[in-house]
Amino acid sequence: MKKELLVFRRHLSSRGLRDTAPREEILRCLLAEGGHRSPEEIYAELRRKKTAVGRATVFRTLKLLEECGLASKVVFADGSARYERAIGRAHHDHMICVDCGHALEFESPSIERLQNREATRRGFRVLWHRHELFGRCRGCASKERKL
Amino acid sequence: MKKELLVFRRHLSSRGLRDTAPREEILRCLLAEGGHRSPEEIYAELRRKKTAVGRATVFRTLKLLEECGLASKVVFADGSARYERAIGRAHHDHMICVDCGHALEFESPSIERLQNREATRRGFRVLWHRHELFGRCRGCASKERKL
DNA sequence: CTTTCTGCAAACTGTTTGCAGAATC
DNA sequence: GATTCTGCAAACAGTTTGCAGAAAG
Repeated sequence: MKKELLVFRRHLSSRGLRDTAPREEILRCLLAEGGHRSPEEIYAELRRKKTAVGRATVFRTLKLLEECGLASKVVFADGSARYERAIGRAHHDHMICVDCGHALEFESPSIERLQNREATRRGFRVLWHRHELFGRCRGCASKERKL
Repeated sequence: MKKELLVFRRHLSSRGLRDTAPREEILRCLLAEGGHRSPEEIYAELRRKKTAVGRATVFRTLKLLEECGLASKVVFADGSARYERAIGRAHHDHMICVDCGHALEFESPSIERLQNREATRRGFRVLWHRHELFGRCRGCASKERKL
């Protein structure tokens, strides 16, 4: 939290951008609970508190945070965008529950090795990737079974 | 092509839906060249020909085709939706070129095995998945190198 | 002839942009 | 004080919906 704030401030001042309250609020909101939240959720959450910011500022700030590597954007299968904190974290992919919407994270070096082999075979140079499993998490699967 | 038309007609009549010229045009357009096209591209393509259809009809028909398993929707990382023909094809994933936008297909049983193992370990039941690599295809990568 | 379909335009959602006033440096 | 930022509202792209007239069965 402290570290992220410093990174953010450094990024801003190094480009002649300004360190403002709305920007820091949005960063704080993204870091809290570490979930995957949509711009609209962040907007609503800040609106509920006294810290009301505009929707546009949320979008503009998320873009900024993405640029300096503090946040990363994840587009789910339905096309909805989510952001998650990104600093100091290894690359990971997601298992998304179609019932509760929760996203589990997973990471597999062997899968990445295989995927890169497939790419090389086709002369394709991978810049980044996304691997998402859709289904039911443990909790929702057992609820389902009881119906 | 013949086969798909029959599947489509059977699907329509079995549900009391009607077999119409716009619907068949859209199916024909999707099957041609087998690419990954957006609703807007299909709309524009049919509009250029004498077979002008409305945008809404394109969306409605693509949904129909998805329901009967003739088409499948692929949402790319930028959130744009594409449709591809789906009948008689094994599951596959995509490598998407960030320069030319072309999507190569790949398929890897070993990756799927590993991914299912990761899911099982977490009590997650996979319904479907999406695995996309973003980067440069052979052609665009070599152009890049010359700059 | 009844029911479903079509095309249009209007509505809607998520995101971006233009601008006058507010805040930072 | 000059420049950047904010919030709002308007603009925008992609998609959905309501409706009167057209077409299918």
